This record gives sequence, C-alpha cells and structure tokens, in this order.
Amino acid sequence: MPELPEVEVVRRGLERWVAGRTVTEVEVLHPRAVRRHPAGGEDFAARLKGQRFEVARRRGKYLWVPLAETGTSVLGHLGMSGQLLVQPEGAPDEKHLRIRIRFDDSAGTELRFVDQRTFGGLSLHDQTPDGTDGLPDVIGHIARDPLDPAFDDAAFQSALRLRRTTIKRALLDQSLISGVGNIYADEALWRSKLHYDRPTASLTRPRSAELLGHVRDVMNAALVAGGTSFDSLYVNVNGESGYFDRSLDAYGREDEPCHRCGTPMRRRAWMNRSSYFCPRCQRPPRTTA
DNA sequence: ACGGGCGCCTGCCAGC
DNA sequence: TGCTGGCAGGCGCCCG
Repeated sequence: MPELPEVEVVRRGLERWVAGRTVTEVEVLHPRAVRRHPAGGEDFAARLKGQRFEVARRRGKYLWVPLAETGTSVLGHLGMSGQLLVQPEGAPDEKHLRIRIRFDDSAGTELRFVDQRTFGGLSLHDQTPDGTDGLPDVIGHIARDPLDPAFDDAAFQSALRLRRTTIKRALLDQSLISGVGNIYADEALWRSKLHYDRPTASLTRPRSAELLGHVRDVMNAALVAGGTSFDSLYVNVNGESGYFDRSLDAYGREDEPCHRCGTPMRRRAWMNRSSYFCPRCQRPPRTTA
C-alpha cells in the first residue's frame, strides 16, 4: 500500500507530467471511485472538463491538483491499492481502471486512476475558507505530516501528553500527525523501543522527540529509496517499493529474530489489523500487561 | 469534545 | 481440486 513517501513520489510525477495541461474529457468507469464527490460521476466529469491543472500538492497521503483560476481542486487518495498512471493514449485499459482523464495537447498521454480495492478515489472540492495552502475543505482536519517544514514538533508533543490514548493510535490519528500508516508506525515504535499500547501521556519530552525523529527517519529512508524512479513516464506506484523488502525491522516479521537483540518478534491482533514488536525491546506498559 | 470501534472493498492464500 | 474464510488496512463515520 502506498505510504507517504510513495505518495510524494506520485505528487512529483503529477508535477512533472500533468501540470499545465488542460482537460478535454473525463471518463468515470466506476462510481465508487468518485464516491467522495457527492454530486456524482457525471458532475465530476462535466466540471473537470476544460480546466487546467496546476502543480499537485500533498498533505499526508492526500494529493490535490488545483484547477487554475477556480479555487477548486481535484482531490485524490490512493487508499490501499490506488495508482495514478500517465499512460500513452491507446494503451490497453488496466483491469481496474476507474477514471480516465484526457488532455487537449499533443503530448500523447492521459492520466489514469487505477484501483483494485477502491478504497481510494477522486473528487472536486473548494479550498478552505481561510485558504491555507489551498487546502481542500474536506481535508481541513488533516494534520501536517512530519516531513512538512511547518510541522510543529512542540505542539505535537504537547498534544500527546494531553491525550488519553495509546501511542500507536495517536500515530495513526490524522488530526495529530498525518501520513503514518500501520507499517511505519510499527517501524518507528521498534526503533524507539516503545510498545504500541504505551499511554501517550506517559511519554517524556525526550522520548516523544526521539519517536518523532524515528518516524522521520523511516519516511526519509523510503523517500530516498523510491525517489529515483519518479521521472519515468510511469508515474508510479505499484505500492511496493524495494525499500520494504530490505529495510523492515518490525512489520511482518513474526517469529523472526529481532534485528537488535535476536528475540523472536511477535504479532498481536490490534484494531482489526496487526502490530509487530519485539517482546524484549518493547516492553508492554504495566497497566495493560 | 473526545476516544473507541467498525465497515468499506477485493485478491490472495492457507487449510480443509 | 475447489471452496471457504481470514487477512491486508486508511480513514470516515457513528456511538457512547
């Protein structure tokens, strides 16, 4: 699944390949792919036609492409399996092609949204009233991600101390910090030697600062690993950057030795998904042991 | 207001 | 071999 670094690679691909181009035709091939567009697929297509794409923006795992001189943007989320592809016109349709966008120029390529599981989709939204970053109104509640220069470390750390929840829940809470998925949460917690059920209020400032640093390290490592392919015609992403194969210390490593101490890693059911951790390096909090 | 939990989807694969 | 059911999980939404 696309994590934040992969989404950033997609954003760069959009900037490289579709910025400045004007839409002539939109085909919505699956209604679920535009379910976040309340007025429906026909409205989506009609309103997009004739608009010119500006440079794609990103917040967390959301992408948006402002439409020139409108205050409106195409908002996209890749969900679990979404891809944005720039393909040659006439290339065979992908099995899970959901939306096709054609342009009026002679570049010979079109933009495709392909999504097997349809957790993702595209929609049109006005920007927030205060106009911050041209952010679409429906994602006004999404916090900045830790790679954003304007991310406020101190505010995040303060919020952790005030919350009455556990640390992994907080890492996945989009209103506190965005762009951290299940995989990166487990990786950052392992690096920080923190158990996923640790109450956020129990983290000292140095510990939360260290955690934040590890979140950034994990993301940056993946960005470096995946950032080399973005200027190919194929805008990415198959969601499986080589980074995952080589560099995971926690996620998916049940029964394999901890890369730090050799203890077999464990998996626990958690929120209808899994948490992977080292039982020796990441001791459970006393209250929930 | 805040925190917890569920459901949406489909392909894969282990197990019977 | 063919079927079934569990699993993957970001995030909106609903409930208490």
